[in-house]
Amino acid sequence: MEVLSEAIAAKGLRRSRQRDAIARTFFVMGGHVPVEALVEAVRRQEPGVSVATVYRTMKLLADVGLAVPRDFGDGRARYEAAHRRHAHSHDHLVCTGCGRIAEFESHQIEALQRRLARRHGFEVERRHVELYGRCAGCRAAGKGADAA
Amino acid sequence: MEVLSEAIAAKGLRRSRQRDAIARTFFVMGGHVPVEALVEAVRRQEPGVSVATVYRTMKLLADVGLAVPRDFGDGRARYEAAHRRHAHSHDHLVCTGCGRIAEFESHQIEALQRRLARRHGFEVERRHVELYGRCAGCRAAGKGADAA
DNA sequence: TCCATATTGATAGTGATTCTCAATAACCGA
DNA sequence: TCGGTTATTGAGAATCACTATCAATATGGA
Repeated sequence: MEVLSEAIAAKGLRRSRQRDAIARTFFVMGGHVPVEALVEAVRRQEPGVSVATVYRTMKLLADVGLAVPRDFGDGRARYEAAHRRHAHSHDHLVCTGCGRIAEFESHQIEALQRRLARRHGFEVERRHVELYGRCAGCRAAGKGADAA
Repeated sequence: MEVLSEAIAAKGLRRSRQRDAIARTFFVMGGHVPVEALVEAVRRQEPGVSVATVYRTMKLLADVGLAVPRDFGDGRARYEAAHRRHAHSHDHLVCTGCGRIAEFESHQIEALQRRLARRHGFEVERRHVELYGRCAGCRAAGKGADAA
């Protein structure tokens, strides 16, 4: 939150009740927050907040580096707090049954990818890695390969 | 194209001038074709084809396994012919400067991912891997990290 | 050729996100 | 503390890509 104030000040922007509420709620929620869910949560604190403001604020947090946009292919934007756990990027496992998300990190994979990219002349700036599959629970529940 | 006829027949579906034109055009175009571009190209052959039909046909090709949907995060769907090059999945390098796309494949990376997924109880069904960065050309052109 | 029905095209509808713009509220200085 | 400049907000319209609807049409087998 302090980083946010500083970033806002540094850009000649202003704080606001809404902005604070959105950021605070977002960081408290944790995980991979769909904007829609964030709107709902924020409104429990600040009833009038509009979706536009939430979208705007999350984009701001992303610009400042405090949030990372995630896209799990279901058509709605999610954000994840940037400080969580590792300094480096981590990849995601998305359960196609229950939607549960697990994270993992592998310097080895990253190194391999970087190397292969270089071989094609590319310098990697951003990675987008998700593996979709069934978590243990859903497999145990006997849900077929396509949801029951 | 033969595979397509068979698949269509096997499903009790019918061929049509539009379907043929769309499939043929798609395979001729090659690469990672945005639906929008495909519509344009097809209409040079069959002027009246509607976007709905193109979307429907591409979904059909995907169902049948002849096309693979790709999502490069720019909000429009692309399809890639499934037969191209490798039998297995390949990953993509997307240049943030010129949009050029390179492909690479690494059994080692796939194996590592599968192993890490298992460690979290996941069984991988589908992978979604793109690396965004600058290709050699764009870096040489001195375009800064954010397009000039 | 005829018919049952798969397919199509035009368009309305969706769902998520962004834009517009007048009203409001933050910050800064006096 | 008060004011003024101007960033921010909220409501709803607008976009954008894609899907559903449905009457008209075309396909493939009998």
